[in-house]
Amino acid sequence: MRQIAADVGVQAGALYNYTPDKQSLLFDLMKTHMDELLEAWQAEKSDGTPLDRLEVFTRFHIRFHLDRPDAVFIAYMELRNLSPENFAAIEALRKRYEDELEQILSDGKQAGVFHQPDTKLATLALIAMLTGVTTWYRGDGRLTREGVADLYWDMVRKAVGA
Amino acid sequence: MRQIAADVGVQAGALYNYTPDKQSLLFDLMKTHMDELLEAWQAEKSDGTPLDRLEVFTRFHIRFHLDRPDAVFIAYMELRNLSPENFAAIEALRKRYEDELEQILSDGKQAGVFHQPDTKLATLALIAMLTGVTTWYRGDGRLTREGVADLYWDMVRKAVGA
DNA sequence: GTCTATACTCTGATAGAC
DNA sequence: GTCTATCAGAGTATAGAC
Repeated sequence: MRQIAADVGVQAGALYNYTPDKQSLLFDLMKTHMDELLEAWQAEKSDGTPLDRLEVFTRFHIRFHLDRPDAVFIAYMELRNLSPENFAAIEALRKRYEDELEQILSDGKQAGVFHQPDTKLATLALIAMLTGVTTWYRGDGRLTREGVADLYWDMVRKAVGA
Repeated sequence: MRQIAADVGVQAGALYNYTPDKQSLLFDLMKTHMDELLEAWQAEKSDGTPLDRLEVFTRFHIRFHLDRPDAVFIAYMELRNLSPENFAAIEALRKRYEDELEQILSDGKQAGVFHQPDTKLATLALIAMLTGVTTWYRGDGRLTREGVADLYWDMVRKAVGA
C-alpha cells in the first residue's frame, strides 16, 4: 500500500479514502479487467461463419491481452490472493468468456468445419495457448503484433482441423 | 517460514539448519524441479521420426506436469520472487527445455512433415497450451489422464500441420 | 481529502541454552 | 539439531489534526 501510495503521489493513509482495504482494491482491479474484456468482446464479436468468428476471437484475444500486460499479469498471478467469494466472482466472469469461444467451436463442429474431438478441452487449450503470448512478446522483438496474430491464427485454425 | 516449519513439525528457527535464507529455499525448489524435468526428458526422448518425437514430447510434458501440480504452480507463480541472478538461472533451464521441443519442430519442418511458419513461436505456443492442463485438470473429472493426453496430442499434431 | 503519527500484527532471521 | 526468546523491519490499517 505504501508503494502504491508513493506511485500515485500520496501518503499510505490517504488510499483508504478510495478503498476500504487491500483485498477490495485487488478485487476491483481484477473485476474491472474482466468486465472490460467481456464488454470489448461483445463490441467486437460478429455474426459470420464459425471460421470467421474464430479468427475474430483469436485476433481480439491477442490484441486485448497485449494491450494490457499489467492487468493480465495481475489477473492470473493474484488469483490466489482473492478471498473465496471474490475468487468465485472472478471465476464466473472468466467462465463467461470461455463460453464465448466454446460456442464458436461448438457451432463450427456442428457445421462440419471444425473437427475437435472435445470442444471443452479445445476451448481451454486454445485460450491457454493464446494467453501465453503475454509471457514472451516484446514490442521491440522480431515480430510485429499483426505478425504474431497471423501466426497464432494459423495454429488455431489448424488445431481445430479447419 | 513459520508455516513451513509447522507443516514439517519443527519451530521456525530450526529451518535455518537446512537453508541459509528463504530465497535460497525457493530457488532450490525451483531448480530441483527444472533439473528433474530436464533429466526425465533426457531419459524419455527417443530417436524416431519427428512425428514420433513430437508425440513422445507431448505425452511426456502432460504426464510430468500432472504428476507435480504443486511444483509446477511454484515454478510459474514464484518466478517474480527470485533474485535477478536466480531468475536468470531458472530461465536458462527453461530455455534448454524449450530448445528440446524447438529442435523437434525444426527437424520436422526440414523433413517436410511439419509446416509451422514460425518454429520459435510454435514452440512457445505449444508449451503454453500443454502446460495449461495443470490449471484445470482434476483427477476426478470426466477425462482420464490418457484421454487428456490423446486430445492434446490431436491438437498439437494438427497445429503444426502434421 | 491529505497529512503525520502510530497501533498492531506478521515476517525473516539470529542468539544462546540444551 | 531443536528449542525458546527476541530483534529489526515491513505490512495493513486507524486516529486525529488541518
